[in-house]
Amino acid sequence: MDNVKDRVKQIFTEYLRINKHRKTPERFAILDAIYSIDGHFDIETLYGIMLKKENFRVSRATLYNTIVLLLDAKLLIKHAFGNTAQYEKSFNIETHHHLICTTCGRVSEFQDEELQRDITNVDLKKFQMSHYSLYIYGTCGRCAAAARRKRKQIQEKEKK
Amino acid sequence: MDNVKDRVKQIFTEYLRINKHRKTPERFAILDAIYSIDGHFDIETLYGIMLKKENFRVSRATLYNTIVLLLDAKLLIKHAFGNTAQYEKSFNIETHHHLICTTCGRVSEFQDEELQRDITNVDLKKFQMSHYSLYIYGTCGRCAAAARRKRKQIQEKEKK
DNA sequence: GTCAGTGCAAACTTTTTGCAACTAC
DNA sequence: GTAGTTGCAAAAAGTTTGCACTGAC
Repeated sequence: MDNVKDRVKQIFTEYLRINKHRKTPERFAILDAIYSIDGHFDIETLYGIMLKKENFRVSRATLYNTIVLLLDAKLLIKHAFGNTAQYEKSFNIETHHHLICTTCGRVSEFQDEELQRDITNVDLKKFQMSHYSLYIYGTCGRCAAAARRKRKQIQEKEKK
Repeated sequence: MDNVKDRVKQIFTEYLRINKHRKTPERFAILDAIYSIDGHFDIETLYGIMLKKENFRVSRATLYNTIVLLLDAKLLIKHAFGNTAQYEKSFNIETHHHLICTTCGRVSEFQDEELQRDITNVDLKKFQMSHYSLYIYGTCGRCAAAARRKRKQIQEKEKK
């Protein structure tokens, strides 16, 4: 499925042409790196991946610069859970929703086509939707189980 | 409708009691300030409001500390659009959804009970939802109109 | 009286910016 | 050749932390 990488490269090239930006090797290396990552990543992670996997050294400043372009080109989505901005490739990716555990902080994803349809079909009057993010906060199964165990322990202690 | 402020004060008092935290004047002043703000705010704005409106001087550190408690007590919701964390009172507030214009950055809100029902009824297996945030990105009516005007101008220039 | 909580300043983290060097065009 | 880009380092912005002092209990 590497034609995804080819497709996004095409789209980005076109975007750069139209907006009169230069086609620098840094930009394409960053795009390529991003499209080899599954799921979310922050700048620091991307920086590390570029170094290791792509064997391409770019400065953080260039990462930030390029990310602005990719966001604008709709090839990247920016999330904002936690303190650091999280990014995620967006081309050819199924829209998914996020579950964020407020206890352990873990973020997982789920898909629900019906929900997706409900959201994209909402009447927003003059507002033109380009994309959306749904974050559901709560307690994940693991943390709920841990909390139950803890409660049980306390109860048993009180019995003694 | 100032019984909202009284109610949240009660809830917070109870929360502090159960969790063995002290009932300091700072904490209640912050709670009061937050519940006089409509819509979103960040720490800096809250800091300013405390100074002016409530005439109560607290350090930023205390704001951050107290906000953790209020989040835990479910009296406050944390949002994350833009760079800075945004907060919003949550008690007795209708769940609403957010429209974020990617051109001008303005954030507006809308309600849709059916959509709200659709989201809260999704089957999340073992995950227990406490609340959710829906952010819809796109172009607001104003910016779309501005873009149309601009496009028209360019076209007319090309005719000459 | 004790210790949680506060204010302050320093530290830390993430992101932005200014500037000299570089290179795509 | 030149203007857009890059890398670096410094600065800015937002948040956290350490510590001495204060005040809720």
